[in-house]
Amino acid sequence: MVKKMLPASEQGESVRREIVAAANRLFYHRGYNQASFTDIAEAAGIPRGNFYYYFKTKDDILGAVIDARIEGIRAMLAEWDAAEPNPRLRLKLFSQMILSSEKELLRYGCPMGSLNIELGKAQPALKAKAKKMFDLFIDWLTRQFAAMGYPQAAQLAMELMARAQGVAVMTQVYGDREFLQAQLAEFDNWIEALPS
Amino acid sequence: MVKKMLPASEQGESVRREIVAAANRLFYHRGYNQASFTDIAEAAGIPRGNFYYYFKTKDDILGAVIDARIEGIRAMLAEWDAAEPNPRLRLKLFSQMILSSEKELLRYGCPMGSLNIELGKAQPALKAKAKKMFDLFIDWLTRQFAAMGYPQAAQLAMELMARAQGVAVMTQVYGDREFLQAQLAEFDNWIEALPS
DNA sequence: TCCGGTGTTAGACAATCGTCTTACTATAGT
DNA sequence: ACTATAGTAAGACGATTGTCTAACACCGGA
Repeated sequence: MVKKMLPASEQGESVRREIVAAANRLFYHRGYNQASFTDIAEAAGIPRGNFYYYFKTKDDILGAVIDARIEGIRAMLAEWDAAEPNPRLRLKLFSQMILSSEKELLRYGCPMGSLNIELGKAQPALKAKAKKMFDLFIDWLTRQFAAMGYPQAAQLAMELMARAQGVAVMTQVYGDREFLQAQLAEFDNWIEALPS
Repeated sequence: MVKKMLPASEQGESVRREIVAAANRLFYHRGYNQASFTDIAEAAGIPRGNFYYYFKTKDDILGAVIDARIEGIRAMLAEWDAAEPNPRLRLKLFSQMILSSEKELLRYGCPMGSLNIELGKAQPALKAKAKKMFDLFIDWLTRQFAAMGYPQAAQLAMELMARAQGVAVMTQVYGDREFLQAQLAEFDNWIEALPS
């Protein structure tokens, strides 16, 4: 038997993170309601019975997954802010991010959009949490447009996100990577042509 | 006891139509996988056991639902074609249709888009059927743009549908009817400003 | 009037769902 | 070495899932 190296609390945290990571993948790939406790346990490599120690309900797991996603988005946006001071070029980082997740986008759609649509149908409490992922992007985009001097920055942000979501939907529906690439290229052109 | 007025075959067809109608509503409002046989039976007002006589599996019901939706779309597009010869004004009928379903759009998103996203995640066979709803619109939009003399009509149709889907997603995510109305107004302006 | 097919109905069926209890092991602090 | 605690593991629980069977009612045609 190999001794466990971590202190008890850290060990528990690492298992917890594995559960969240596995659930995150499965909620994205199958949808929240179609990913079962058993699926997550198998993917995380822990027995089903061990779940209840970390999460009381499936909703709690989703809460933790959304928190993790929010933290990831926050970190990514902060990284963009740190790496690029020019708001116009920051918007290009946004479109590059979409392109870099092309493969998963084709199969599973946008992880934020698809989750919100699913939860919005009949689970309003959970959807309210999921919406916060969008808020982060909308706020960030608004800040970039505001920095470029646009008075209607918030509206522009909504329009841009709508465009991205629409491209994501059509990309998944038609499994068309060329459409995705063409739309993102056009999007980059639009950014460069933005006045001011 | 009141005698049944319909010949046997017609009576069966009417029950079948009720099942499909109830399933159609529920698949839209709750999602395909979250709408159970029991739910549909209750909504249709028939006992659960009666299902098997009309449909062998749940997938069969979805197939019938999609067929019904396709038929509805086909009829609507034919109606538009008959009512309005000008392709530019036909596109306005498209945007009016979206606006007229505002209330359901806010709660449940686009019935085509949300279904395709759900099925695309892990039910490829069913998604292939659901995609055909999109094909109808894409083909129709392509014909309108072609009639207006655009050489890239198919590409324009995809872009327009992407825009509509994006607006639908953001409208549901933020429950924002004003955003929907503003986007559709802007869309109408865009149609009028289209060259040629 | 009986018959055969069309349609109805209740409920059984195994499988799976999310939840929860219980007993167990390992470890850290004293 | 003993104990409290953190974490592991197996499996029971009732509810619900989609599927299916078998007995039933009805009705038009012979």
